[in-house]
Amino acid sequence: MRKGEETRAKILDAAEISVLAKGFGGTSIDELIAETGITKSGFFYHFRDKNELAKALLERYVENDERIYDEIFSRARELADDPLQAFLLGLKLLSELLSDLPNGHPGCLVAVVCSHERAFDRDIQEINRQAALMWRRRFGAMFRDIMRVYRPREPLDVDQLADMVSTVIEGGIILSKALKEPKNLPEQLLVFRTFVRLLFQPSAA
Amino acid sequence: MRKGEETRAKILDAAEISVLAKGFGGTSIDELIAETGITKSGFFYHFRDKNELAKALLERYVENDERIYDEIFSRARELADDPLQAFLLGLKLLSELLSDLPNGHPGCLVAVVCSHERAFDRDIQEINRQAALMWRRRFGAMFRDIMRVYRPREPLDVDQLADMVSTVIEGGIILSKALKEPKNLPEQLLVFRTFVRLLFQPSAA
DNA sequence: GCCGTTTCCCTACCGTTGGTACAGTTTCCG
DNA sequence: CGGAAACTGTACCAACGGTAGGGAAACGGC
Repeated sequence: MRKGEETRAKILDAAEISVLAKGFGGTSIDELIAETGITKSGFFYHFRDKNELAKALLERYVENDERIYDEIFSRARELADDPLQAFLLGLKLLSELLSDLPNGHPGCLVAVVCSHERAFDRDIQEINRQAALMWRRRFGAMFRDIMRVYRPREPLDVDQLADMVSTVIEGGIILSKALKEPKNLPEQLLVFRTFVRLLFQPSAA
Repeated sequence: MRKGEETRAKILDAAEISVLAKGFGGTSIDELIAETGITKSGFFYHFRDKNELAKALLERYVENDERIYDEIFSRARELADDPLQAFLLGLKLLSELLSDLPNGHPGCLVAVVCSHERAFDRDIQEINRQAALMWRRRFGAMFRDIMRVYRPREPLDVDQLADMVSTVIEGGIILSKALKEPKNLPEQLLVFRTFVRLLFQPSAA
Protein backbone atom coordinates (compact mmCIF):
# COMPACT_ATOMS: atom_id res chain seq x y z
CA MET A 1 0.00 0.00 0.00
CA ARG A 2 2.72 2.47 0.92
CA LYS A 3 4.67 1.89 -2.28
CA GLY A 4 1.60 2.32 -4.44
CA GLU A 5 0.73 5.68 -2.97
CA GLU A 6 4.29 6.83 -3.46
CA THR A 7 4.24 6.02 -7.18
CA ARG A 8 0.81 7.56 -7.48
CA ALA A 9 2.10 10.74 -5.88
CA LYS A 10 5.08 10.81 -8.24
CA ILE A 11 2.76 10.55 -11.24
CA LEU A 12 0.56 13.32 -9.83
CA ASP A 13 3.59 15.52 -9.18
CA ALA A 14 4.79 15.20 -12.75
CA ALA A 15 1.27 15.64 -14.09
CA GLU A 16 0.63 18.78 -12.06
CA ILE A 17 3.75 20.51 -13.34
CA SER A 18 3.03 19.55 -16.93
CA VAL A 19 -0.68 20.34 -16.85
CA LEU A 20 -0.09 23.77 -15.35
CA ALA A 21 2.50 24.47 -18.03
CA LYS A 22 0.90 22.95 -21.11
CA GLY A 23 -2.71 22.23 -20.28
CA PHE A 24 -4.30 18.79 -20.14
CA GLY A 25 -4.21 18.23 -23.86
CA GLY A 26 -0.56 19.12 -23.97
CA THR A 27 0.30 16.63 -21.26
CA SER A 28 0.98 13.18 -22.70
CA ILE A 29 0.89 9.98 -20.71
CA ASP A 30 4.10 8.88 -22.41
CA GLU A 31 5.77 11.96 -21.01
CA LEU A 32 4.48 11.27 -17.51
CA ILE A 33 5.66 7.65 -17.47
CA ALA A 34 9.07 8.73 -18.76
CA GLU A 35 9.32 11.31 -15.98
CA THR A 36 8.14 8.86 -13.33
CA GLY A 37 10.20 5.92 -14.57
CA ILE A 38 7.11 3.75 -14.81
CA THR A 39 5.59 1.80 -17.70
CA LYS A 40 2.37 2.50 -19.50
CA SER A 41 0.70 -0.48 -17.88
CA GLY A 42 1.86 0.80 -14.54
CA PHE A 43 0.24 4.13 -15.22
CA PHE A 44 -3.09 2.58 -16.14
CA TYR A 45 -2.92 0.45 -13.03
CA HIS A 46 -3.18 3.64 -10.99
CA PHE A 47 -5.53 5.64 -13.22
CA ARG A 48 -8.22 4.15 -15.44
CA ASP A 49 -7.85 6.97 -17.95
CA LYS A 50 -6.78 10.57 -18.31
CA ASN A 51 -10.02 11.82 -16.85
CA GLU A 52 -9.37 9.99 -13.60
CA LEU A 53 -5.89 11.41 -13.50
CA ALA A 54 -7.41 14.86 -13.87
CA LYS A 55 -9.86 14.13 -11.08
CA ALA A 56 -7.19 12.93 -8.67
CA LEU A 57 -5.02 15.87 -9.62
CA LEU A 58 -7.75 18.42 -9.00
CA GLU A 59 -8.78 16.81 -5.71
CA ARG A 60 -5.25 16.88 -4.41
CA TYR A 61 -4.76 20.45 -5.60
CA VAL A 62 -7.91 21.72 -3.91
CA GLU A 63 -7.04 19.98 -0.65
CA ASN A 64 -3.59 21.49 -0.65
CA ASP A 65 -5.02 24.90 -1.49
CA GLU A 66 -7.40 24.71 1.46
CA ARG A 67 -4.54 23.71 3.76
CA ILE A 68 -2.52 26.76 2.75
CA TYR A 69 -5.46 29.11 3.34
CA ASP A 70 -6.10 27.43 6.71
CA GLU A 71 -2.52 28.00 7.79
CA ILE A 72 -2.25 31.60 6.66
CA PHE A 73 -5.54 32.90 7.96
CA SER A 74 -5.42 31.00 11.25
CA ARG A 75 -1.97 32.43 11.84
CA ALA A 76 -3.28 35.89 10.99
CA ARG A 77 -6.16 35.34 13.41
CA GLU A 78 -3.67 34.49 16.16
CA LEU A 79 -1.64 37.61 15.57
CA ALA A 80 -4.55 40.05 15.42
CA ASP A 81 -7.55 40.17 17.72
CA ASP A 82 -9.66 42.33 15.48
CA PRO A 83 -11.32 40.42 12.61
CA LEU A 84 -10.65 43.21 10.12
CA GLN A 85 -7.01 43.47 11.10
CA ALA A 86 -6.71 39.69 10.97
CA PHE A 87 -8.14 39.59 7.45
CA LEU A 88 -5.94 42.45 6.24
CA LEU A 89 -2.94 40.73 7.78
CA GLY A 90 -3.93 37.46 6.12
CA LEU A 91 -4.05 39.16 2.72
CA LYS A 92 -0.61 40.62 3.37
CA LEU A 93 0.83 37.26 4.42
CA LEU A 94 -0.68 35.67 1.32
CA SER A 95 0.72 38.42 -0.86
CA GLU A 96 4.18 37.90 0.67
CA LEU A 97 3.95 34.15 0.17
CA LEU A 98 3.10 34.67 -3.49
CA SER A 99 5.85 37.25 -3.81
CA ASP A 100 8.41 34.71 -2.63
CA LEU A 101 7.66 32.27 -5.45
CA PRO A 102 10.64 32.94 -7.73
CA ASN A 103 8.83 32.09 -10.97
CA GLY A 104 5.48 33.42 -9.86
CA HIS A 105 2.39 31.37 -9.18
CA PRO A 106 2.55 28.13 -11.18
CA GLY A 107 -1.11 28.43 -12.13
CA CYS A 108 -4.43 27.32 -10.69
CA LEU A 109 -5.87 23.96 -11.66
CA VAL A 110 -9.38 25.22 -11.03
CA ALA A 111 -8.80 27.81 -13.74
CA VAL A 112 -7.35 25.21 -16.08
CA VAL A 113 -10.44 23.07 -15.69
CA CYS A 114 -12.61 26.12 -16.37
CA SER A 115 -10.84 26.77 -19.65
CA HIS A 116 -11.35 23.13 -20.66
CA GLU A 117 -14.93 22.83 -19.45
CA ARG A 118 -16.49 20.43 -21.91
CA ALA A 119 -13.43 18.21 -21.99
CA PHE A 120 -14.16 16.90 -18.49
CA ASP A 121 -17.05 14.99 -16.99
CA ARG A 122 -19.47 16.31 -14.40
CA ASP A 123 -17.51 14.83 -11.50
CA ILE A 124 -14.60 17.13 -12.14
CA GLN A 125 -16.76 20.15 -12.79
CA GLU A 126 -18.51 19.49 -9.49
CA ILE A 127 -15.20 19.33 -7.61
CA ASN A 128 -14.36 22.65 -9.20
CA ARG A 129 -17.66 24.16 -8.18
CA GLN A 130 -17.30 22.93 -4.61
CA ALA A 131 -13.82 24.42 -4.43
CA ALA A 132 -15.13 27.84 -5.44
CA LEU A 133 -18.00 27.48 -2.95
CA MET A 134 -15.53 26.63 -0.18
CA TRP A 135 -13.62 29.80 -0.93
CA ARG A 136 -16.89 31.73 -0.79
CA ARG A 137 -17.77 30.22 2.58
CA ARG A 138 -14.30 30.79 3.98
CA PHE A 139 -14.01 34.45 3.07
CA GLY A 140 -17.71 35.05 3.59
CA ALA A 141 -17.34 33.97 7.22
CA MET A 142 -14.45 36.38 7.63
CA PHE A 143 -16.42 39.29 6.18
CA ARG A 144 -19.39 38.44 8.41
CA ASP A 145 -17.06 38.56 11.41
CA ILE A 146 -15.77 41.89 10.25
CA MET A 147 -19.27 43.28 9.75
CA ARG A 148 -20.18 42.41 13.30
CA VAL A 149 -17.64 45.03 14.34
CA TYR A 150 -17.43 47.41 11.39
CA ARG A 151 -20.05 48.98 9.18
CA PRO A 152 -19.10 49.04 5.49
CA ARG A 153 -19.19 52.51 3.96
CA GLU A 154 -21.09 51.07 1.03
CA PRO A 155 -23.67 48.28 1.21
CA LEU A 156 -22.19 45.17 -0.42
CA ASP A 157 -23.37 41.59 -0.61
CA VAL A 158 -21.18 39.42 1.61
CA ASP A 159 -20.98 36.52 -0.85
CA GLN A 160 -20.04 38.84 -3.69
CA LEU A 161 -17.39 40.41 -1.49
CA ALA A 162 -16.09 36.95 -0.58
CA ASP A 163 -16.01 35.93 -4.24
CA MET A 164 -13.95 39.03 -4.93
CA VAL A 165 -11.02 37.46 -3.08
CA SER A 166 -11.05 34.46 -5.40
CA THR A 167 -11.67 36.69 -8.39
CA VAL A 168 -8.62 38.81 -7.66
CA ILE A 169 -6.44 35.76 -7.09
CA GLU A 170 -7.57 33.92 -10.23
CA GLY A 171 -7.47 37.08 -12.33
CA GLY A 172 -4.12 38.03 -10.86
CA ILE A 173 -2.65 34.66 -11.80
CA ILE A 174 -3.77 35.12 -15.39
CA LEU A 175 -2.54 38.70 -15.66
CA SER A 176 0.80 37.78 -14.11
CA LYS A 177 1.22 35.07 -16.72
CA ALA A 178 0.02 37.15 -19.64
CA LEU A 179 2.26 40.06 -18.73
CA LYS A 180 5.10 37.82 -17.57
CA GLU A 181 5.24 39.91 -14.41
CA PRO A 182 5.18 37.51 -11.45
CA LYS A 183 4.87 40.40 -8.99
CA ASN A 184 1.55 41.39 -10.49
CA LEU A 185 -0.49 38.88 -8.50
CA PRO A 186 0.82 39.86 -5.04
CA GLU A 187 0.42 43.52 -6.03
CA GLN A 188 -3.17 43.03 -7.09
CA LEU A 189 -3.87 41.34 -3.78
CA LEU A 190 -2.53 44.39 -1.98
CA VAL A 191 -4.65 46.71 -4.11
CA PHE A 192 -7.66 44.65 -3.11
CA ARG A 193 -6.48 44.86 0.50
CA THR A 194 -6.51 48.64 0.24
CA PHE A 195 -10.06 48.52 -1.09
CA VAL A 196 -11.19 46.37 1.84
CA ARG A 197 -9.50 48.69 4.33
CA LEU A 198 -11.18 51.64 2.67
CA LEU A 199 -14.55 49.91 2.76
CA PHE A 200 -14.49 49.36 6.51
CA GLN A 201 -12.70 52.55 7.48
CA PRO A 202 -14.95 54.55 9.78
CA SER A 203 -16.36 57.39 7.67
CA ALA A 204 -16.04 61.01 8.72
CA ALA A 205 -14.45 60.24 12.07
CA MET B 1 -9.84 36.98 -52.11
CA ARG B 2 -13.28 37.58 -50.70
CA LYS B 3 -14.21 33.91 -50.74
CA GLY B 4 -10.97 32.90 -49.07
CA GLU B 5 -11.48 35.29 -46.19
CA GLU B 6 -15.00 34.03 -45.77
CA THR B 7 -13.86 30.43 -45.39
CA ARG B 8 -11.06 31.54 -43.12
CA ALA B 9 -13.56 33.37 -40.94
CA LYS B 10 -15.79 30.29 -40.81
CA ILE B 11 -12.88 28.17 -39.63
CA LEU B 12 -11.97 30.75 -37.02
CA ASP B 13 -15.57 30.96 -35.84
CA ALA B 14 -15.78 27.21 -35.33
CA ALA B 15 -12.33 27.14 -33.74
CA GLU B 16 -13.13 29.93 -31.30
CA ILE B 17 -16.24 28.20 -30.00
CA SER B 18 -14.47 24.88 -29.65
CA VAL B 19 -11.29 26.25 -28.12
CA LEU B 20 -13.19 28.24 -25.52
CA ALA B 21 -15.18 25.13 -24.64
CA LYS B 22 -12.54 22.43 -24.76
CA GLY B 23 -9.17 24.13 -24.87
CA PHE B 24 -6.70 23.95 -27.75
CA GLY B 25 -5.75 20.36 -27.19
CA GLY B 26 -9.38 19.34 -27.12
CA THR B 27 -10.07 21.01 -30.44
CA SER B 28 -9.32 18.71 -33.35
CA ILE B 29 -8.75 19.85 -36.89
CA ASP B 30 -11.02 17.04 -38.12
CA GLU B 31 -13.80 18.54 -36.04
CA LEU B 32 -13.23 22.01 -37.44
CA ILE B 33 -13.28 20.86 -41.06
CA ALA B 34 -16.47 18.88 -40.41
CA GLU B 35 -18.09 21.96 -38.90
CA THR B 36 -16.92 24.22 -41.71
CA GLY B 37 -17.70 21.78 -44.52
CA ILE B 38 -14.15 22.00 -45.78
CA THR B 39 -11.50 19.35 -46.39
CA LYS B 40 -8.27 18.81 -44.52
CA SER B 41 -6.24 20.15 -47.43
CA GLY B 42 -8.49 23.18 -47.47
CA PHE B 43 -7.74 23.79 -43.83
CA PHE B 44 -4.00 23.57 -44.27
CA TYR B 45 -4.26 25.91 -47.22
CA HIS B 46 -5.43 28.61 -44.81
CA PHE B 47 -3.29 27.73 -41.79
CA ARG B 48 0.16 26.17 -41.95
CA ASP B 49 -0.40 24.36 -38.64
CA LYS B 50 -2.36 24.50 -35.43
CA ASN B 51 -0.08 27.12 -33.98
CA GLU B 52 -0.89 29.52 -36.79
CA LEU B 53 -4.58 28.88 -36.26
CA ALA B 54 -4.08 29.78 -32.62
CA LYS B 55 -2.24 32.93 -33.59
CA ALA B 56 -4.91 34.08 -36.02
CA LEU B 57 -7.59 33.22 -33.48
CA LEU B 58 -5.95 35.20 -30.70
CA GLU B 59 -5.27 38.18 -32.96
CA ARG B 60 -8.87 38.32 -34.08
CA TYR B 61 -10.11 37.90 -30.52
CA VAL B 62 -7.95 40.71 -29.14
CA GLU B 63 -8.96 43.07 -31.95
CA ASN B 64 -12.62 42.37 -31.33
CA ASP B 65 -12.12 42.82 -27.60
CA GLU B 66 -10.53 46.21 -28.14
CA ARG B 67 -13.39 47.27 -30.39
CA ILE B 68 -15.95 46.42 -27.73
CA TYR B 69 -14.05 48.38 -25.08
CA ASP B 70 -13.72 51.30 -27.51
CA GLU B 71 -17.44 51.38 -28.11
CA ILE B 72 -18.51 51.07 -24.50
CA PHE B 73 -16.15 53.57 -22.97
CA SER B 74 -16.42 56.13 -25.74
CA ARG B 75 -20.17 55.99 -25.38
CA ALA B 76 -19.81 56.39 -21.61
CA ARG B 77 -17.52 59.37 -22.22
CA GLU B 78 -20.17 60.98 -24.41
CA LEU B 79 -22.87 60.56 -21.79
CA ALA B 80 -20.87 61.87 -18.85
CA ASP B 81 -18.64 64.91 -18.76
CA ASP B 82 -16.81 63.97 -15.61
CA PRO B 83 -14.06 61.37 -16.12
CA LEU B 84 -14.96 59.50 -12.92
CA GLN B 85 -18.64 59.40 -13.79
CA ALA B 86 -17.77 58.29 -17.33
CA PHE B 87 -15.62 55.44 -16.03
CA LEU B 88 -18.23 54.31 -13.51
CA LEU B 89 -20.85 54.44 -16.25
CA GLY B 90 -18.59 52.46 -18.54
CA LEU B 91 -18.22 49.74 -15.91
CA LYS B 92 -21.98 49.64 -15.54
CA LEU B 93 -22.55 49.41 -19.28
CA LEU B 94 -19.99 46.62 -19.47
CA SER B 95 -21.62 44.82 -16.57
CA GLU B 96 -25.01 45.07 -18.30
CA LEU B 97 -23.58 43.81 -21.56
CA LEU B 98 -22.11 40.79 -19.77
CA SER B 99 -25.36 40.28 -17.92
CA ASP B 100 -27.23 40.00 -21.19
CA LEU B 101 -25.19 37.05 -22.43
CA PRO B 102 -27.63 34.20 -21.78
CA ASN B 103 -24.98 31.54 -21.15
CA GLY B 104 -22.52 33.88 -19.53
CA HIS B 105 -19.19 34.97 -20.95
CA PRO B 106 -17.92 32.31 -23.37
CA GLY B 107 -14.40 32.61 -21.97
CA CYS B 108 -11.32 34.68 -22.69
CA LEU B 109 -8.75 33.43 -25.18
CA VAL B 110 -6.03 35.36 -23.40
CA ALA B 111 -6.72 33.27 -20.32
CA VAL B 112 -6.77 30.07 -22.36
CA VAL B 113 -3.35 30.87 -23.77
CA CYS B 114 -2.09 31.58 -20.24
CA SER B 115 -3.17 28.15 -19.06
CA HIS B 116 -1.38 26.54 -22.01
CA GLU B 117 1.77 28.67 -21.84
CA ARG B 118 4.51 26.32 -22.97
CA ALA B 119 2.34 24.80 -25.69
CA PHE B 120 2.60 27.97 -27.80
CA ASP B 121 5.50 29.79 -29.38
CA ARG B 122 6.77 33.21 -28.40
CA ASP B 123 4.72 34.96 -31.07
CA ILE B 124 1.49 34.02 -29.40
CA GLN B 125 2.73 34.77 -25.92
CA GLU B 126 3.81 38.18 -27.14
CA ILE B 127 0.37 38.90 -28.60
CA ASN B 128 -1.06 37.94 -25.24
CA ARG B 129 1.33 40.23 -23.41
CA GLN B 130 0.56 43.13 -25.72
CA ALA B 131 -3.16 42.61 -25.17
CA ALA B 132 -2.73 42.87 -21.41
CA LEU B 133 -0.54 45.94 -21.86
CA MET B 134 -3.18 47.57 -24.04
CA TRP B 135 -5.74 47.04 -21.30
CA ARG B 136 -3.31 48.60 -18.83
CA ARG B 137 -2.78 51.63 -21.06
CA ARG B 138 -6.50 52.01 -21.73
CA PHE B 139 -7.66 51.94 -18.13
CA GLY B 140 -4.51 53.66 -16.91
CA ALA B 141 -5.35 56.67 -19.10
CA MET B 142 -8.85 56.74 -17.63
CA PHE B 143 -7.56 56.67 -14.06
CA ARG B 144 -5.06 59.40 -14.87
CA ASP B 145 -7.91 61.53 -16.20
CA ILE B 146 -9.85 60.85 -13.03
CA MET B 147 -6.90 61.74 -10.81
CA ARG B 148 -6.59 65.10 -12.52
CA VAL B 149 -9.96 65.92 -10.98
CA TYR B 150 -10.21 63.68 -7.91
CA ARG B 151 -7.75 62.80 -5.20
CA PRO B 152 -7.80 59.11 -4.23
CA ARG B 153 -8.42 58.51 -0.53
CA GLU B 154 -5.57 56.03 -0.56
CA PRO B 155 -2.40 56.30 -2.61
CA LEU B 156 -2.46 53.63 -5.31
CA ASP B 157 -0.26 52.98 -8.32
CA VAL B 158 -2.16 53.88 -11.49
CA ASP B 159 -0.92 50.88 -13.47
CA GLN B 160 -1.85 48.51 -10.68
CA LEU B 161 -5.27 50.10 -10.48
CA ALA B 162 -5.65 49.76 -14.26
CA ASP B 163 -4.60 46.10 -14.09
CA MET B 164 -7.29 45.57 -11.47
CA VAL B 165 -9.95 46.05 -14.14
CA SER B 166 -8.50 43.21 -16.22
CA THR B 167 -7.92 41.14 -13.10
CA VAL B 168 -11.54 41.41 -12.05
CA ILE B 169 -12.79 40.56 -15.54
CA GLU B 170 -10.48 37.57 -16.02
CA GLY B 171 -11.04 36.33 -12.49
CA GLY B 172 -14.78 36.91 -12.81
CA ILE B 173 -14.92 34.80 -15.96
CA ILE B 174 -13.20 31.92 -14.19
CA LEU B 175 -15.35 32.14 -11.08
CA SER B 176 -18.53 32.35 -13.15
CA LYS B 177 -17.52 29.20 -14.96
CA ALA B 178 -16.37 27.32 -11.88
CA LEU B 179 -19.53 28.18 -9.95
CA LYS B 180 -21.75 27.87 -13.02
CA GLU B 181 -23.21 31.24 -12.08
CA PRO B 182 -23.10 33.45 -15.20
CA LYS B 183 -24.23 36.48 -13.21
CA ASN B 184 -21.12 36.32 -11.08
CA LEU B 185 -18.92 38.19 -13.55
CA PRO B 186 -21.19 41.24 -13.98
CA GLU B 187 -21.71 41.29 -10.22
CA GLN B 188 -17.99 41.27 -9.54
CA LEU B 189 -17.58 44.16 -11.96
CA LEU B 190 -20.14 46.14 -9.98
CA VAL B 191 -18.39 45.34 -6.70
CA PHE B 192 -15.21 46.69 -8.24
CA ARG B 193 -17.17 49.72 -9.40
CA THR B 194 -18.21 50.38 -5.83
CA PHE B 195 -14.58 50.18 -4.74
CA VAL B 196 -13.56 52.73 -7.36
CA ARG B 197 -16.37 55.07 -6.35
CA LEU B 198 -15.30 54.72 -2.74
CA LEU B 199 -11.68 55.40 -3.62
CA PHE B 200 -12.42 58.72 -5.29
CA GLN B 201 -15.26 59.84 -3.04
CA PRO B 202 -14.29 63.13 -1.39
CA SER B 203 -13.36 62.27 2.21
CA ALA B 204 -15.05 63.93 5.15
CA ALA B 205 -16.82 66.54 3.08
C1' DG C 1 -13.18 34.57 -73.82
C1' DC C 2 -8.60 33.34 -72.35
C1' DC C 3 -5.14 33.00 -68.43
C1' DG C 4 -3.32 32.85 -64.19
C1' DT C 5 -4.02 33.08 -59.45
C1' DT C 6 -6.65 31.87 -55.60
C1' DT C 7 -9.17 28.50 -53.41
C1' DC C 8 -9.93 24.60 -52.63
C1' DC C 9 -10.58 18.67 -53.19
C1' DC C 10 -8.72 13.85 -53.28
C1' DT C 11 -5.74 10.20 -52.01
C1' DA C 12 -2.22 8.23 -49.63
C1' DC C 13 0.81 8.16 -46.07
C1' DC C 14 3.49 8.89 -41.33
C1' DG C 15 4.50 9.34 -36.29
C1' DT C 16 2.43 10.23 -31.84
C1' DT C 17 -0.99 9.70 -28.55
C1' DG C 18 -4.75 7.74 -25.60
C1' DG C 19 -6.40 3.55 -24.61
C1' DT C 20 -7.33 -1.79 -24.43
C1' DA C 21 -6.17 -6.52 -23.49
C1' DC C 22 -3.99 -9.75 -21.08
C1' DA C 23 -0.45 -12.73 -19.51
C1' DG C 24 3.47 -12.78 -16.60
C1' DT C 25 6.46 -11.05 -12.72
C1' DT C 26 8.19 -8.78 -8.71
C1' DT C 27 7.42 -6.80 -4.10
C1' DC C 28 5.50 -6.43 0.19
C1' DC C 29 3.09 -7.82 4.28
C1' DG C 30 0.79 -10.65 7.42
C1' DC D 1 4.81 -19.27 2.80
C1' DG D 2 0.85 -17.37 0.44
C1' DG D 3 -1.77 -14.06 -1.43
C1' DA D 4 -2.65 -9.52 -2.62
C1' DA D 5 -0.72 -5.28 -4.43
C1' DA D 6 2.15 -3.23 -7.68
C1' DC D 7 3.79 -3.48 -11.35
C1' DT D 8 6.29 -5.15 -16.51
C1' DG D 9 6.02 -6.59 -21.51
C1' DT D 10 3.99 -7.08 -25.75
C1' DA D 11 0.82 -6.45 -29.07
C1' DC D 12 -2.67 -3.93 -30.87
C1' DC D 13 -6.21 -0.10 -32.21
C1' DA D 14 -8.41 4.37 -33.59
C1' DA D 15 -7.92 9.27 -33.58
C1' DC D 16 -5.17 13.07 -34.41
C1' DG D 17 -1.62 16.42 -36.31
C1' DG D 18 0.75 16.85 -40.22
C1' DT D 19 3.03 16.01 -45.05
C1' DA D 20 3.07 15.34 -50.07
C1' DG D 21 1.50 16.03 -54.43
C1' DG D 22 -1.64 16.04 -58.18
C1' DG D 23 -5.47 17.92 -59.58
C1' DA D 24 -9.91 21.01 -60.37
C1' DA D 25 -13.26 24.72 -59.93
C1' DA D 26 -13.99 29.70 -59.46
C1' DC D 27 -12.74 34.28 -59.97
C1' DG D 28 -10.72 38.48 -61.65
C1' DG D 29 -8.17 41.13 -64.98
C1' DC D 30 -7.06 41.99 -69.52
